[in-house]
Amino acid sequence: MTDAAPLISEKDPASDPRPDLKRTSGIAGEASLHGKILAKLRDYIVEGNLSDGVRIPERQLCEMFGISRTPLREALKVLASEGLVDLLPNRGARVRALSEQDIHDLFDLMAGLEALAGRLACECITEDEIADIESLHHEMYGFYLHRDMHGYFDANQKIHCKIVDAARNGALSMMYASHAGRISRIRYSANMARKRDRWGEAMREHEVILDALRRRAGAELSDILFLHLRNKQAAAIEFLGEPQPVQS
Amino acid sequence: MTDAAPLISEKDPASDPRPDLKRTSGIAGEASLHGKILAKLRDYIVEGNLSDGVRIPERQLCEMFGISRTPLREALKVLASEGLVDLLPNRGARVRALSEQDIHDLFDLMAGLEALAGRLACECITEDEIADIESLHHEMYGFYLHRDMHGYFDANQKIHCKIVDAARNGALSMMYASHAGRISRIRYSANMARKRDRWGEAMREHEVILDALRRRAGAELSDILFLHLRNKQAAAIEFLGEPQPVQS
DNA sequence: TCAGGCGATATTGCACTCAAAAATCACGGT
DNA sequence: ACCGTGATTTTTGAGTGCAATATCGCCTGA
Repeated sequence: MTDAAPLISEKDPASDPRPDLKRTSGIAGEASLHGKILAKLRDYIVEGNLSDGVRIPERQLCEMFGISRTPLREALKVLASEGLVDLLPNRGARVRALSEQDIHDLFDLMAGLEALAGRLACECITEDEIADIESLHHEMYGFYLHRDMHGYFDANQKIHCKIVDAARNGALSMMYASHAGRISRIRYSANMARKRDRWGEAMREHEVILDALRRRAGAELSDILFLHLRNKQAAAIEFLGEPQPVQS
Repeated sequence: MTDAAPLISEKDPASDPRPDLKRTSGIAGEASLHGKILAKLRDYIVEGNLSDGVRIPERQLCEMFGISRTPLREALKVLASEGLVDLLPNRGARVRALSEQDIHDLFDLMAGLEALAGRLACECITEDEIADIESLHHEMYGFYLHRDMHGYFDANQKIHCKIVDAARNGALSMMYASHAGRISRIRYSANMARKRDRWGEAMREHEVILDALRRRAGAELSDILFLHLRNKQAAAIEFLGEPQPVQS
């Protein structure tokens, strides 16, 4: 077992000295210890370093992060409220195992959020923002042609994020971000589904999305985005059903 | 420690003002102390017992609930992640003041969630569930005719909850519940807007909603529900703009 | 008189500690 | 040999204490 715990980076010099009464996106976790732990632990779980359903002794996590149990427990409570871990009374925390149903639900929810984002974005998006998205779209098309999966995925994510940003809705952005992290791993694999033509389909869908966005056709864009995510969902679930190399 | 702390009522079977919104699973807060505090504090804030932006000393809350700071702080962290309070580093917790923009955003988000619920519900709702909703609809119409605001609001909430339930999406239900609590106070006032005909409008919209639901017209229902909530939003914001009795 | 620095006080953040519950293990009975 | 019961150990839940930081009032000087 590791004795020292230099996992905590000590100080952020740019840690927002006086964030007046500004909306600090909910929890003010950027500076305090429990906030850093929260972020670390969330990443740790999202990245899949802890197997599903396995019990996580607090002591072990404490040593791992080099802190005492108090801030860790606070972070765990938050993660539980976010749905990343299950907290059983007197029986500790386990990373929540995502059933196929859960994944299905989460994708549907993301589809709904993106549909909403599209609808709202149409109401207030600027020409510049559209131009931004168009440029990302072409970039993504380039990655598609070169079969650069990573670049494609990255550009794709950026486009969807831009649409959410364009909706100018803080509550939506926050919720979208929190759930995007949760399923990003799975979402990535959607494009790797055995049926390779899914990639081409996605590109075509993006063309339609862009078109609807240009025309500010809110309801229409909403529908398209929903179906786009639904197709991603189908591909992801299909991929998860396939036998894949087990990790570690 | 304090000898008597009767502020915590151990078990109130009938103290749940929102019976159908109770599916806040994820955190196992029903049994442990911090869970009870979390629920109590959330209700306390949602009910508006603490003025916006006012600093809440932990000590005071501890005495109020008769507990020590540790579980209280855990509850505060969760509430912060839910967006009900702001947690400023070393400067304590304040109940988050909802700006008009925030309210606007939250209503839009709820509109998106309900739109999603409608769309999903159309895919899998049973005849029985539709019959349920129809019966609630008629009940609500009765309240409308008798100008029974409270009954109307209650039936209205139940209908929307039933639609969300019919979507059979746990993640959606959870998120809907958590945000419904946050804006329920404001949502209630939407029907009290000076323009009294809003009530009649809402009834007519509900007719259309029911019709689309019967036909399982997902995309259509999605649109209608979105606009329905948008109208509620407009009424609520309008009402909030009117002079109202200042709280305490 | 007002601005700015300084100290006292209060409050927060985190670690530590203790009690209670669960999990594990051992032992004895059938 | 297997299962049930009880003791031990481990782990969680919660209270308390201490250091660090912010808040507030006071004092000094221009």
